Amino acid sequence: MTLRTVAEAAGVSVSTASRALNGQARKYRISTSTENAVRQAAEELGFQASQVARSLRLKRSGLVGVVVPDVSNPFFASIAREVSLGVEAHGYSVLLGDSREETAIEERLVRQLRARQVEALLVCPVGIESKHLTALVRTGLPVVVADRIFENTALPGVTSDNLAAAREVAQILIDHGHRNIGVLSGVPDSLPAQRRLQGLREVASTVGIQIDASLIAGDAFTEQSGYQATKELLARHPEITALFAMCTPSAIGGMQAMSEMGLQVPRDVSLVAFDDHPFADLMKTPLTVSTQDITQIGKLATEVLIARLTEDSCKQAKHVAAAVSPILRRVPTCLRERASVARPRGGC
Amino acid sequence: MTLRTVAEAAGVSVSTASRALNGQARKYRISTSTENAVRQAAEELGFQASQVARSLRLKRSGLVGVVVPDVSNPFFASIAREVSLGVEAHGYSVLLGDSREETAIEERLVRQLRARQVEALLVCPVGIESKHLTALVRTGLPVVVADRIFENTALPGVTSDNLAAAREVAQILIDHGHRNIGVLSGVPDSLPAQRRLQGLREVASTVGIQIDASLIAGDAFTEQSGYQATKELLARHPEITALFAMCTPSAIGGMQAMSEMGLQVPRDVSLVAFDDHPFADLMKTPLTVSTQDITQIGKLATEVLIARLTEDSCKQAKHVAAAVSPILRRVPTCLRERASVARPRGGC
DNA sequence: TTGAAAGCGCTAACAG
DNA sequence: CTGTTAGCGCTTTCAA
Repeated sequence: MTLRTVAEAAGVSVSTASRALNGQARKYRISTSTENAVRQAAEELGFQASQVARSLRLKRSGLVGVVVPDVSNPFFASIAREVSLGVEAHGYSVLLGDSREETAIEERLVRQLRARQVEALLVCPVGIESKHLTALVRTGLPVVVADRIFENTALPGVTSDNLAAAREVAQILIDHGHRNIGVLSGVPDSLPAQRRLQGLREVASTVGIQIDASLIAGDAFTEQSGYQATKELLARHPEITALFAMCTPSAIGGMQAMSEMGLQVPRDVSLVAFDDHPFADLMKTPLTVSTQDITQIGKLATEVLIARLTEDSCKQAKHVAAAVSPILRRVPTCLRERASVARPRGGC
Repeated sequence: MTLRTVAEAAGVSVSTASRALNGQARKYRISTSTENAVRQAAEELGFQASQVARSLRLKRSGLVGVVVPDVSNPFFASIAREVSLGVEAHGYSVLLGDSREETAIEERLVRQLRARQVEALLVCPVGIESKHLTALVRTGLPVVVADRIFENTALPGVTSDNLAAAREVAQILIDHGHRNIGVLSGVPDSLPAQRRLQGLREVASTVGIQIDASLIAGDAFTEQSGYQATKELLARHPEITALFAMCTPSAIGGMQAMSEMGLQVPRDVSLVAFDDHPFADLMKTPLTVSTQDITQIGKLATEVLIARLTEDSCKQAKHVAAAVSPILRRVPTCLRERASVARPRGGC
C-alpha cells in the first residue's frame, strides 16, 4: 500500500498523486478533477504516506527527543506533556526516553535518538555530567535542558530560580528562630541541590550560623533518601530543630522517619520543602513549601525548542544561532506557607 | 556524514562497511583487518547509521506508539514508563501521544503514529469509543489497550479487576451500616466506571438497596469532577451517609467540597475510593481505597505488546495470531483500609 | 572476501 | 497541467 497504489487507482503518476496529497495542487496547477480523483482514491484506500520515506527524502524526521530521569515522576511527566502538546501543534512527534537517573543510560538514549534523526532534543539531565550534551550542540542539533541545568555551558536551559526560592524558604526558618537546621538533600551534584543549599547558607550566614557538611544528608530527590537522611541527621544532631528538604518526597520520607521516632511536626521539628503535590492541603501537617511552576518550565523549554527548530528550518545562517549566547531562563517560584513551621521548642 | 563517508575513510565499499558494522563480518567472511578498519573509521567519525534509511530499507521502524489521555497523570505516566523501559530492552523506542481525554485527538494521534510506521501500539483509550482501534487490528498492527479497555472487541486488554475491587470496597460501606450511598463517577461510559458501579450495585442489592441514577454524579476521573459531584449529590440527597469515589482525585475533590460545607469525614460522611497516592498515610483523614497495581498493568501490557511484536517478526503465520482469542488480563487490586469509613451518624 | 547495483516509498527538479 | 527521473541512506541479492 504505497503512493503508487493510490496513483494507479486514480489513474495518474506518483508525482501527481504526491503533489495532490501535499496540498501543492495550486502550486503545480493540477486540475481540480485530478486532485479530487487522487484525494478520493487515497481516502478509499485509507492511504497514509510513509513518514519514514518522507523523512528520508525531506531530511526532516519531524521528531523531537525527550529524555527524563523518570517519567513516572509527575514533575517530569508534566514537562514531557508540555513538550508533547507544544511540538505536536507544529507537526512534530515526541520520542520518549527514560534514563532511570543514570547518566550512562542517558547517554545511550541520546545516541539512539540522534540515530533516529530527531531534529531537537529536550533533556532533563540526571544532572551531574554535561559533556555528552555539550558535544551534541556542536553537531548543530538544537538541545535544551530543563530542571537540572548546567551553568557555564553552551546549553540553553530552563529551570526554577532555585536560589531565590531557597532564600525565601530559609528566611522563614530563620525568622521563626531556628538556628539548628538540617538538610535533606537531593542529588548533591545537581545544580538545583547546590543552589538551594547556597540559598540556605546565605540566609543562615546573615545570623552567623553555618551549615556544615555534617548537617547535610541524602543523595536523591526521593522519599527513601529523605527517610534515611532524617534518621541519620537526627541521630547525629539531636539539637536540630528544623529540616530543610529539597523536595516534597524527601520531606514525606522525613515525616515518616520522625513519626517513627516519636517526633511531631512542627512541634518538635519544623519542616520546609520544595515542590508540592495536589493533596498538600489535606495532609495532617500541611507542608510549607516553595512550589515550582512546572507547566511554565515545560512551556518555556518547548518554546526555546520550537524557536530553534523553526529558525533552523528557515535556514537562517546557523552560525547566527550559535553566536547567540545560550539562554538561561529562570522561572519564578511561589511560596506557600502552611503549617509545618513553628518556633523551636526550646526557644519559647 | 553517511555510511559512504565511513566506507571511503576505510577504503572499502559501502556494502562492506554496512556488513562490518552490522556484525555480519562472520557471515560474509570479511577479513578481520577490513572489519577493524571500518569499525575504527566509524568510531573516529562518530558515525551513527540513519535509522530512517534503515527503517525504509528493512521495513521495520523499531518504534512503538503509546497514547494516553494525560501523561501528567501519574497513573498513565507509570504505564508509559513501563512500556518505555520494557520495549527499549528489545531495541524499540517509544513515540508518545497525549490525547487530552479526547477521542478525536486520540484518533488523530493513532493515525499519525501509523503513518510513522510504528510496529505496535499501546493505548490507554479515552474509553468511550473503540472503532478506530478495532479497525486497526484488522490492518495487522498489534494493538493493546490498557486501563479503560473495551469488552466484546478483538482488542487485547489489560486492566484491574474493577468488579472485584468495587465489591470489596462496597462491602465495607455496607458492613458499616451505610444504606444511603452516593457515587462520584469517573468517565461514565468507560468500562472501569461501569464495572465499579456494577460491583457497588451488586453488593448493595444484597441488602435490598438500589443505587439509582440520581445518586450518581461526576463525569471525569478528576478532582474537579469529584468536587462538583459531591456538592450536587449532597444537596439533592442530604440523607447520604457515604460516598463511593471512583478515583482518588475525585475523593479529594469531594473532601474539599465537604469541608466547605462543614461536613467531616468520616464523622458525617464516609468515603471510599480507588487508586492511591504516595502520601495517603499522611493525610488528615487517610482514605480507605482499593489500589491498582499500576506497574503490573504496565508490565503485562508491555509483555503482550512484545509478544505480538516478536511473533510477527518471527513471521509465524499471522492468521495464527489473529485466530488466538484476544487476551483480557485482569490485574488483582489491593484493599487498604484506613480511616475514612465509620458507621453512619444516625445509625449509632 | 569484496563490490556493483537494485530498490525501500517518497519528493522535486526538469521536461514536456 | 502532468509524467519521467534522480536520488535520500541503507541493506542485500548477485556476481566476481
